[in-house]
Amino acid sequence: MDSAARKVDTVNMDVRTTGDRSYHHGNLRAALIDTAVEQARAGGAAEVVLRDAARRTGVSHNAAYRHFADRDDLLAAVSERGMEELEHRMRERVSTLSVGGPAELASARLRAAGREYVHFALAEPGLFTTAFTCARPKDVAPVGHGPYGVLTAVLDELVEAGVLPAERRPGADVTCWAAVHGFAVLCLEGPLRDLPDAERDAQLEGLLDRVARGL
Amino acid sequence: MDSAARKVDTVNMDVRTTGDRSYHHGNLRAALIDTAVEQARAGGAAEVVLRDAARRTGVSHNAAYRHFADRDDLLAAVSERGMEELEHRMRERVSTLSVGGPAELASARLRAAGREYVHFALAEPGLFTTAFTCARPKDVAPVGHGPYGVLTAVLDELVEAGVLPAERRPGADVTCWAAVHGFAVLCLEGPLRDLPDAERDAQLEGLLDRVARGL
DNA sequence: ACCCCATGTGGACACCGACAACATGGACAG
DNA sequence: CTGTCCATGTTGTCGGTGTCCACATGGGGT
Repeated sequence: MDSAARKVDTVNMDVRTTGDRSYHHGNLRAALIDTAVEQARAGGAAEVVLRDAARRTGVSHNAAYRHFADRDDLLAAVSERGMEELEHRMRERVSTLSVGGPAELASARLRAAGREYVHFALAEPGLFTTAFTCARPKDVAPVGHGPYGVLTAVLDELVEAGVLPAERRPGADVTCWAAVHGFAVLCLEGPLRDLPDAERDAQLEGLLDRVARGL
Repeated sequence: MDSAARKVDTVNMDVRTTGDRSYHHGNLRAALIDTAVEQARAGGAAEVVLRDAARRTGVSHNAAYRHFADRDDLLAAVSERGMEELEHRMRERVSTLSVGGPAELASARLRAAGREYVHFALAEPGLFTTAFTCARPKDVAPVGHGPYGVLTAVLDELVEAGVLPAERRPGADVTCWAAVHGFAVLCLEGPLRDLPDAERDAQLEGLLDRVARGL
């Protein structure tokens, strides 16, 4: 499968835009993941259907089995994509911040990271839940990468800026992540499901306050 | 369906223990929920299969459709059971606490409630995830009932005991629940999945510390 | 120029959720 | 006591899905 992934880079990418030119698609794996991501966006992991994904990609069922061992394997690829997108949005949000001194900046960044985490979950519920529910056991939390990486970086920054005492640093990441992730999940499928937007935002700000205060 | 639920109480309950006596089961709805809960315990919502549940209950497929509109309807019933069990365990844990004054007691109760929440999730991962993923939109968070009810009661107690300023009370429940729920979810399917037990417990205590401090 | 193997195809099987038509027998009216 | 009615359970069926199998194709390396 590494060879397949590498081939994706070597083969010209316009195969799909020019129409399925021939027997061999040339870029099937990526195309299937695209389709599956779209399915996940539309309705979560349950909506990701192998046969339908193949159909929409213009290829016969079973073609997918040359690129994925399982349906679960495809789901795992979707999960990876979702994680990447979440990480990307968080990095973007955090990096486009420019206020006063390093202390205020670090604090603002922590809040911004948390806010963006929740906003992504609310904006892309299907992709978000799929990302966490269907991750492969192996590539879960390769420390420093993914959303977790963004969080640890911001927290380290907070220590460097002198806002967070170094002895309080261990474990802070888990608390922050848990609070924000829990809030997102409760908003998506829990009792905070149909809270009006304004109220939800207010609750989120309150949560961010308390978490920062408790660090 | 109310009539069916009421009949469960009127009909003698030993039908299942004496063996399926005849054409009419007499207690099918409850029996099917039992079986489905067992399936959910074993492997989460994905493991809950209508036909198999009917089979194991000693009844033909389709019999379930007299008691549940859908597979989703059955899952909702399982969710309800899971919530009840979670609430029960939390209440039990919280009530069997007896330390010093009202302030210490209330604080200890908050921690105990959170700890038990996570322990339930870890002990019954399938039931826990099913309970939250498959809840009916309607009976989600009937304020005062369910796990949420236990939490609000404990927080109110904290205010009465003078530990938590009244002006900080609003929103405290959301933060507490989010933190604990998020931690549970991250332990089940997230990056904290295969953390050794001791480390996990330590992280949980740290989280409880920070949450209490931030309230 | 040739062959080989990665990639895609068509067919088959078991299983599932859902619907429809039919069977059974307990409860209740007369 | 008897006859009927309807809630409950049964068999049959349909479309859809995941997965395995044997086979077809053709581009890249010898």
